[in-house]
Amino acid sequence: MPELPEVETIRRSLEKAVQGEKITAVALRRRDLRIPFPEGLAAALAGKRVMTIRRRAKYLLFSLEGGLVMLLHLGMSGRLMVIPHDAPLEKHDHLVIGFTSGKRLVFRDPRRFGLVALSRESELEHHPLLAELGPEPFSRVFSARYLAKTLAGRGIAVKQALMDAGVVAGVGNIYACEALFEAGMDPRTPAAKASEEAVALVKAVRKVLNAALASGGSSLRDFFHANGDQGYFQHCFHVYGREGKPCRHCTASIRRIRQAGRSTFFCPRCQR
DNA sequence: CCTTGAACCTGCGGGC
DNA sequence: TGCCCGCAGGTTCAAG
Repeated sequence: MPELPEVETIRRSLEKAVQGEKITAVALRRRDLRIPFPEGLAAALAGKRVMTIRRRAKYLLFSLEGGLVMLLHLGMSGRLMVIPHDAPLEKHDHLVIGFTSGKRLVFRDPRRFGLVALSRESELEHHPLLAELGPEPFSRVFSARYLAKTLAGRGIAVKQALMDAGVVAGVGNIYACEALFEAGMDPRTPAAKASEEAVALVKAVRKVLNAALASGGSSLRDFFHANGDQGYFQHCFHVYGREGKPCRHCTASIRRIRQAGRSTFFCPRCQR
């Protein structure tokens, strides 16, 4: 899955493609994702117009006519594509939403870690999937003061803290690694210690996310823009996926370690 | 409370 | 060519 920059890029693309479109047909081709599609999803969507498409953390929020919101998460391998009505579907195209214009929005997710949920607009902020999320990284709430307070007294590594959606929303494995490189901080640093560098961490998180947004969401193997084109070009990562390669800054060999079951990449010389 | 690890899935690339 | 292994963008839940 995409992290925040990729989801935001998809959101912008979808906004152009389907905002204001009216839904005519909904096909659930397979509903047993890890979290199954909600009962009555097709009926809830049919006939409604898509009013706005927002993002919270890595969730896309489709506001529909009548005060209903569809929450969609892409999981690890999810993709959204807008295709013509006669374009062929593939094996893992689980949800297909047809519009009066003839466009179809397709949710494809081989690993089925993605999910769709429904909420009343009025209850959205209390929806269980959203209620416990931390602040958006570009919001004023995500301040150095907030981060210092949140990290203080915690024993986990700073890398895991940055990936904790309750600490800050939208930062996943790639951008946690990249932000720590940007901040010059060893990913194994205890969160409590890292809280002393909260100013630098906030700046670093925002900088790497901004850079990825500017390049149109980055560059994962199966990330596509919503129009179905292969929408990425090689976003220049400093450490992620570069084990054994020279650090772009100091030429030391990039290391890979495992933290909480996830790969962490870092420069042993630049990050202390 | 906090932290860790397993679980949920499929597909792909590398090594043999 | 084919098989087996490890690995992949995330989140949740149980257990320590």
